[in-house]
Amino acid sequence: MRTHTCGELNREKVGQIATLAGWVHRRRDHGGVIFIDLRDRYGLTQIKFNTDINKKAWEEADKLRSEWVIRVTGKILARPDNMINSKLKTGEIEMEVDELEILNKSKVLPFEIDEEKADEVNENLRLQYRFIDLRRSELQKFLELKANFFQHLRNYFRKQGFLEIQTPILANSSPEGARDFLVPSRLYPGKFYALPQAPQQFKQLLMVGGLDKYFQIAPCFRDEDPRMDRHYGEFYQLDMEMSFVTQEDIFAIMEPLMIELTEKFSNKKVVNLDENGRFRKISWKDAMTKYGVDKPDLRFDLEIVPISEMIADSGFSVFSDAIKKGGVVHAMKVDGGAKLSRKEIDELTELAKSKEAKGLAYIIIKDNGELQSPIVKFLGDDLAKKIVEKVEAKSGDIIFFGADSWRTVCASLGAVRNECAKKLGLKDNTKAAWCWVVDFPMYSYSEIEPGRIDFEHNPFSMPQGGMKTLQEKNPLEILAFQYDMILNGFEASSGAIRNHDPEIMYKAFEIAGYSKEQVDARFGALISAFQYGAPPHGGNAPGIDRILMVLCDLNSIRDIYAFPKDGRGRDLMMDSPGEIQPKQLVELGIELKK
RNA sequence: GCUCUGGUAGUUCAGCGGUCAGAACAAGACACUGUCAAUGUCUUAGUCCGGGGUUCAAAUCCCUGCCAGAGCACCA
Repeated sequence: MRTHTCGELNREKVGQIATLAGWVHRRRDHGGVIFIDLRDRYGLTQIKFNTDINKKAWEEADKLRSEWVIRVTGKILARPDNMINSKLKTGEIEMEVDELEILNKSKVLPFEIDEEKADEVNENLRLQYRFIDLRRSELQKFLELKANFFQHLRNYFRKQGFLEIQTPILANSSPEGARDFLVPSRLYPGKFYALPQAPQQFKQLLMVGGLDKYFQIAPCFRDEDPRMDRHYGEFYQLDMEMSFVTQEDIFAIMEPLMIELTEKFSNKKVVNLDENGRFRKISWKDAMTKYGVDKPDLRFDLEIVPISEMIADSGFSVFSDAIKKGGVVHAMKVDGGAKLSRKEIDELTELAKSKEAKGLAYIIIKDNGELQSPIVKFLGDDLAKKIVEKVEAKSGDIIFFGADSWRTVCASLGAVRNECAKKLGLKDNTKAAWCWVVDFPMYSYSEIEPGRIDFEHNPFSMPQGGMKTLQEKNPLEILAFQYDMILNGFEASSGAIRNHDPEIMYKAFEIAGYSKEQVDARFGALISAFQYGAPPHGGNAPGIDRILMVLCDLNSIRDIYAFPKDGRGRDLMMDSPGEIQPKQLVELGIELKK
């Protein structure tokens, strides 16, 4: 049907007869001569109709409108030297059309296909007509990049002996975690499948089955409200699991891949590796203290420093009271932060308060070295100076303080740190800072039921020290072999060395308040499997969509998908979720509440 | 469920108590033989999100509903 695409004709093809097919991108009608930019996935080619040369084709071309689909045959001509368009790959040539066939017409589009205006057009309108929006080269290029990205992942793991194995989509409801998507069973009325939130249990069962190196580009389903970095309903994880490994073995597999992906698929430079070229490893506790979050953005410094000891018996009751109540005082120096306006400091204070801090004390070091602060008069000059020395602040800096329980101080200063970096332009998009956060606590106090001990992260993780620790240590002090992979302040992946021992499993759940019977009921297959020779194993599951979004600096997670859901979980193009036939409900034994 | 912001032509927006609601782009017509976001002239295009209220007068102010975006709760 066509001999070439619209992106490949060049000076070398001059004189040849070619056939192209595509969409009328733009039309420039000069009366006796009409130029049309013909567009397909590969580019634009200028085609020309001249009334003197081919009257019939020119008359046909006069009718063409935007987005009509046509096929043209003609001779490739070199453009005159002064008519070369250096913006186009095909800008040195044009086609003199002999024959024009209109393959299909188009209505006037509901919005313009224009790269520069694309971000301005209402996203819902673009989603409703996604098939038109997909004609934009930016989206097409991105889908191509994603296809290459997936291929790279597959090649990498296959080369290292991993098997790509599909786990069920129709699975079981899992009682923990996010809301499930349920699928009613026709054969067993009243019973339901659930779409998997992650293939967690299946991949562990693969390990028990002896498939010691598994990976999958796994669809995961969670019924939780979307966020800017969280697509509604379905998303993809690069799920992987290995047997007979330590945490370090997993890191050694993942790190080179992430560095390759960064170099190959983004314009970012990998920064902040350690002296051996490996990702830095930061314990959860250090990350919380120094950066105020469990997913630190290491593109910039801004470290938070504990100063509880030096401040314990200061005259400033806000600080000393916090410590008396078992809390802490932390300080954060912000280089060049003295230029923050009064209004910006007020905004940061509000931000800190939103994380339950009672306020946000600060000291500004003015250009002449003088300290400007509402709290210096309470601290006394000597102590204030000691603090300035301790955090190594200099003229032009500002120091912020948090005084409260450890968790509150971490959360509030962490939010302030992040916002300061934004305001001071420290979030450099040409950098990719990867790291691991390790040694997550196994348990914490439940946020729903005060006083109750619950799993902090993942109940399937192996507690560090095994059974002995579970029996002897304060649960709140037990660490897990649990690690998150972080990229520029985003949680790129979560993983763990798993608990593969049924006895340790029962014990771990017992501490969180689950009886043996409850564990059997909820994780029956897994716990049963562990009694038949389960190998030690571990893995992780990077969120592919989120990594691509960060690597490619996309504004929205929706740009990753060919057919995304909107901000309310709907597909505006297909109009889903939709109504179903009453007959279907009858078959399923379901009656809708009126 | 909560907080903030918004809803005016096909699209993106301006107008923020006072004549018939405007611009740009898109669309249509005409002109034009070298443009490449062609150009020039003309034309078409509106339930100012719905409902209620205040006022001599409401797109504009107030109340209410609906819709959307961002954030939060949520996401083992």
